[in-house]
Amino acid sequence: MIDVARLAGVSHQTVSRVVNGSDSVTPELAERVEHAIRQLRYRRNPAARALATSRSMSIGIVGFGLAQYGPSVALTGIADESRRAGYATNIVSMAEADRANMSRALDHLVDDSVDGIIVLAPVEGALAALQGLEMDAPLMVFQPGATPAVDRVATDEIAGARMATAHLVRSGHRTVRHVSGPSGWLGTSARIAGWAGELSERGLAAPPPLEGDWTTESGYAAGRTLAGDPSVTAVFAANDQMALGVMKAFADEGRRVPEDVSVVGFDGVPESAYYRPGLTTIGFDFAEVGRRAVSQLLLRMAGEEPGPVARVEPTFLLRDSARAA
Amino acid sequence: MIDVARLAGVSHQTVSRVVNGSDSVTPELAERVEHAIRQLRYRRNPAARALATSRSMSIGIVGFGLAQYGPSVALTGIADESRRAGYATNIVSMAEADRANMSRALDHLVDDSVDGIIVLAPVEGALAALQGLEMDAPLMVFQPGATPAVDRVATDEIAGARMATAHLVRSGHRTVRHVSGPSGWLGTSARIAGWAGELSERGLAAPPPLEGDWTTESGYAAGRTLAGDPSVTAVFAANDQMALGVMKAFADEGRRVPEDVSVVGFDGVPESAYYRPGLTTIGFDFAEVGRRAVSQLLLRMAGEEPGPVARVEPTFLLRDSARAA
DNA sequence: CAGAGAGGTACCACGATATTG
DNA sequence: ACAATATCGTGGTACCTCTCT
Repeated sequence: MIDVARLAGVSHQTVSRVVNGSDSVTPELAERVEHAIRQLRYRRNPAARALATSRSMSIGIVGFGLAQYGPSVALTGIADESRRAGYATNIVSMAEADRANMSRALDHLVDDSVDGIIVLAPVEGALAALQGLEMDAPLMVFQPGATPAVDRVATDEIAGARMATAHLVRSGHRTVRHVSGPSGWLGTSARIAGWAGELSERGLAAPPPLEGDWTTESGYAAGRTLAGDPSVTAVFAANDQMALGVMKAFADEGRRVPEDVSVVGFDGVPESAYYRPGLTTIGFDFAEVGRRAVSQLLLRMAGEEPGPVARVEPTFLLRDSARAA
Repeated sequence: MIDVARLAGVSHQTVSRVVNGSDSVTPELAERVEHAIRQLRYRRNPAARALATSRSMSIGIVGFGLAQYGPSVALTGIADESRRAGYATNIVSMAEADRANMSRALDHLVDDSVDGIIVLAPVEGALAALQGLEMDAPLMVFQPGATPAVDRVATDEIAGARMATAHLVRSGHRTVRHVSGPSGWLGTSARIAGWAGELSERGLAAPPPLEGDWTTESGYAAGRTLAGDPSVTAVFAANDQMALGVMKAFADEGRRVPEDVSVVGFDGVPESAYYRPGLTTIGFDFAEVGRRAVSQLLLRMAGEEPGPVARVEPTFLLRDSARAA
């Protein structure tokens, strides 16, 4: 910067003003400075800037299960929106979302003095780990199924699970079995709540859910169990992969989907339209989740006090895997 | 740091030595300093450190299509390995992998003065964009199908495509049709090369491939076309999603997989085992790709001159979607 | 004298280097 | 020879001052 100042024949302070777009610089001078900048291929040093302003211009992300559909798509939303605002994104991904890992991950980010943090780890353990900690940087938490709040962004998964269940019940099924996600995940309880809530509102009993672990494999296992019960005619799986496994299991047991059994999934992964049969499911715009998290975080980092973040709402995706009882 | 020094009754320089693990400090003094650090909850300021050392301790990642299976898994490998080495990861994801976006992305990372860059954008445009640019920071490029080199990490996709093709030919199929990825992608040409190479080596002609765009939808479209040709008995799709679409199309046209037509996919996504039928495919350890990229990058950043990076080799995953002609 | 445009100086929190005990 | 200190440089921004309409 000092070289630029010398070349342009001004003080380094004026260069700083030009770089930061201050308006109190003569257009003529500014042009001279900019020319010098181009000539010297000058780039300002973010470390020095961070040191002087005590803001690193970076956002930290604590991730868990980033190879999964929802989180990975949300991540691109975060990266895009951050960059638009001139912020770098600093990712830490945890192998397990327990308290120890969470606090180590946050520590790492605080060590890197990020200006704000987004937690993309929708499990109860992560939430619990956050409870104790005092953070100086503002935090946004992705919390599926939660009620809107200033410091979290939520998908309305209860509404989504209700949609799925209602669709099946309205088609004449006496009840709906549920293949849930693993306990400890926020999405798991939200989807169970929506499913059970919808059933009870319609005066139907909710049979015990079968617990899976999000993998197609676990869906398959649950499907085998369900296929052994001839009274089962409708299944709501907590994600599309498990729904795929369920359908596979029914097929292997000789029960046709959707003729004998209806299946509805959750998430709306792009492939789901091409499963056999095409999977009726509940879609969410996860990239929007990421974008909202960032914009809210930026507002809070700026010291403003924005209202709660609107929930990202589900979309009903009608395909062929469910029909009338 | 100066407060710590005061509390411990030493100079800030001694504190710096303790923090950086220098050996020339009396254990007794070091203990006193560490106690002061704990007491004041001191954390060193990375910006100041970066300014003084002129190293930011961060690795930049230029990504494209990060929501896809391969890249998203590779990303977690990168994040893990970077953190183990104490480096932060700074992600920029491009919406399009053309020259303009690539150079803007790299610019952004250089602006952030990352110490090294990993390009996770396996398209020709990205490679071309890199050609011109002079980078001061070392660069690692993920380049599917490439021969080993110091500055790139490759999956041996030619070998993978050969495996797939050979399996089908050995099962008695007279030829193998290929549903390729979109042109411009490195994986596309590598897979075409492996497929065509294997066919020609066995004295078989390679019929023109059908071009898809990685989506299940495009696989479905290609599948409809292939299903209209009764001579088609074996299809090798360039990824699992398209293979899923192909199988769906055949089913819709009343041609059974694997009885009438054999299908082999590529990538080995976890769900593929649960497609109907289970998809025979070629698996790669993409997390390992990410880890190797980081370790090689670190070596080069340290000024060493390591040898070329070994290719990540494919695994044959035998399932039910292919059988004898 | 007010206000805009420009310059001067201190400071941010470290590590490198030379120097002292 | 070795441990510890003092000083300086890193590249910016904040704040105050100065000059000139």
